[in-house]
Amino acid sequence: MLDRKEKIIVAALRLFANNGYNGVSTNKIAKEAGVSEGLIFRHFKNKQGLLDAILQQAFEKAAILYADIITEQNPKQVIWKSITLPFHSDPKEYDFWRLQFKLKWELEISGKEKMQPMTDKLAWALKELGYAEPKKEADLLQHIIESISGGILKDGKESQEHLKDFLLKKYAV
Amino acid sequence: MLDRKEKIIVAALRLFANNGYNGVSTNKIAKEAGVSEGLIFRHFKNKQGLLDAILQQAFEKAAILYADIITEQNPKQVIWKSITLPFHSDPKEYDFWRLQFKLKWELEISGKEKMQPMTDKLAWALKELGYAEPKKEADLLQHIIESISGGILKDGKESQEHLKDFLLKKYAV
DNA sequence: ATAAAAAGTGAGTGCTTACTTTTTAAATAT
DNA sequence: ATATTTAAAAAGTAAGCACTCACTTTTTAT
Repeated sequence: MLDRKEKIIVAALRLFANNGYNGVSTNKIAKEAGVSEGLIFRHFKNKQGLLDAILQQAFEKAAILYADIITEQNPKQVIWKSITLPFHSDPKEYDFWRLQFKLKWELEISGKEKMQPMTDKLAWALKELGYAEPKKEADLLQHIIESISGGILKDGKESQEHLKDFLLKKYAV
Repeated sequence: MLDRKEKIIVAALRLFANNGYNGVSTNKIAKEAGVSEGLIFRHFKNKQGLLDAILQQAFEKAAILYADIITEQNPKQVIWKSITLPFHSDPKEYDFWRLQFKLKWELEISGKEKMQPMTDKLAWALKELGYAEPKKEADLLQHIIESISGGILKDGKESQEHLKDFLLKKYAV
């Protein structure tokens, strides 16, 4: 059994990911967590503090996934892992991803700087593979991956599967 | 001078586009419009009805832009117009576009079906130009354009300009 | 000029919000 | 065993919410 603080985080994540930050009240979070509302404010400074704690966890999970790509030494593997990443992510962690997209637009939280190492690694890989403008190619590919990730969250993996294969062929990886 | 119904729509558009639907109260909208709060509910069934009216206008504006592409007969021009579209859009209409992105994630309003004619036209153009898998290519390009549009709204046209030129070269248009 | 309709106001409605304070229960220390 | 923290719940608060209502002003039609 989770301790109550963690129960609050899990409940809030689920609700925020599905209804957005402004679409969820602390009352609803408490009910979903099976906990009194006041307890939220004992464990977190305020509603925003609760969100911050969730985002902290999310960034840590993301960092683990990205690390696998950033440490990869084979350039083809870097491309392959980047393209297939959104398709391999565990549905249990969808809430984390969905929350990223939601907040990016609702509260203009981007987390873009956290992506810089990925962009750099992609550019490196594309340069190794002989692309003439690796930085622009990396930028473009990242746009594609981001948009595909959004598509997966909205309409499911299957809706984007054909693009995965298409991309892998296009980049010959 | 705008009539007051239009003033409400303009104010609500600005606020919704910047703070999201749930982030804006009818009280704030009334104040921004310089109008009594009650008037909102005389002209619109409820807050959601006000949003619907705004979205209606947005779809009409979008339809005009798309029509130019859909009626284009030169396949290269179709590609060129599609890629440059987000760069040519009037900053005065940014609120409309920003609102689309915001609502897509906040309220899961997609407007995807409205894009089908564009996708079809793109696929046609790419087929004409000899691409082996025009439908997938069209899908991919649309993903790119959508992601670039988002980038423009978040970080400005300049942040994406290099990708525009890069894409135009890539597709040789 | 007059009646009817439409547009507009602003105070009030009950309900929900984020957050606080008070009370009770459980764990730990002496 | 009992005092003392600590954790949680329960109850409370003031502000904010979407929306209504009784009423006044302006516009339109005759």
